[in-house]
Amino acid sequence: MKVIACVDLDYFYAQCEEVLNPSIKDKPVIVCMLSGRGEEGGAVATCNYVARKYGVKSGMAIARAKKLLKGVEAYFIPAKLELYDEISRRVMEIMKKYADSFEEVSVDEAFLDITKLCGGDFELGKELMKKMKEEIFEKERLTCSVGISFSKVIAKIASGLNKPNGLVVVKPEDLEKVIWVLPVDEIPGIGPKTKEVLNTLGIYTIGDLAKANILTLIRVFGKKVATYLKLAANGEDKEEVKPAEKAKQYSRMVTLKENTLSVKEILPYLEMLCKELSEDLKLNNKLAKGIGLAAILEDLSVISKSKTLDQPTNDFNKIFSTAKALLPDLITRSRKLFRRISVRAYNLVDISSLESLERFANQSR
DNA sequence: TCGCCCTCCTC
DNA sequence: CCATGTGAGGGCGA
Repeated sequence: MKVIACVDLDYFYAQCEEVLNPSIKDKPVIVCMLSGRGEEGGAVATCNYVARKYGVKSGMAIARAKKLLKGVEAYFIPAKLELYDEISRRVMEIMKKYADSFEEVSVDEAFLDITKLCGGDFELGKELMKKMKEEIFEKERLTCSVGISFSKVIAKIASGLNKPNGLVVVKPEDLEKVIWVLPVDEIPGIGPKTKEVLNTLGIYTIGDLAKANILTLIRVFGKKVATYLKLAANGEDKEEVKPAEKAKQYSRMVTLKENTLSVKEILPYLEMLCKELSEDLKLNNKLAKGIGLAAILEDLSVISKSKTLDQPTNDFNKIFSTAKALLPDLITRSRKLFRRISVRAYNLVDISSLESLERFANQSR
């Protein structure tokens, strides 16, 4: 049986800020993504547990967080994404030493297959992860929450059971007692919509889901999702811990200074996004065969339009002219003003593989 | 297969 | 009366 750990750095951005300035630790710390709309336009990226006591949450409008913290000494800090990336990179290097195989999921989360390192013994696995937590804290002053179990999905759920600074082991014999009692939306991939549908089927806990009729699930969710749900609830996902695959798309998004439907006002934003996207592609040695444009409207609904190109490209002018050509149709279709706009590059191909193809073509001539 | 929409994922 | 930014993946109609 495998032994897999899921490691989640606690309230990551905000904890980085605490490390940077330990004197703020006992006060609410809120890391903000600013939109440029006025002083407080934007959302909460994450916040420390002191702020959470006041009801502040990820995704919340900054203005609302400020209301909740009125009269309280609190620290609202604009996100320093490059700094968090750098800290994350260093922590990941430490974690790798404690794993047979390693999978970085995001800036603050990773899976570790530790089966061989602990000889398949959950208790030894726990000791190993305890050591790793200590080293991360010694070197970076950061805490994390770790879940250990026999599959990725259960390790992930376990990591959330004792936050922050937790270390939870779920052995196979603990599955029913510890996991099946939890609500279904503790399973990654089950959000508000899926939970609502499951509830109408009388399925409330992960245990309910584990025992649910697979044919009913297939009828409601389709085969792919139904199979995942059923396996996940039983902790039987066969997912390997392996290096993350390369991105399949890149996108850039911006909030407009003011809601508008005017091409003239939108174009400068579009140009900037296409410029950034072109840079992203070049940095990663990629060409895109597809370019997409999406508008987020006043009511936060989304409309989009995309186009497949004849030739894959990373050229700014080509990307910009394609995006520009998609814009009028979006504007015509929209009955509401645009609030945000995004450009996406997809159907990516490696430049290196393309070059070897060209060499091959040239040689054969 | 393409294009569009929906759902979810965190921070 | 306010709601960021990035990316994955599925369903579905044409």
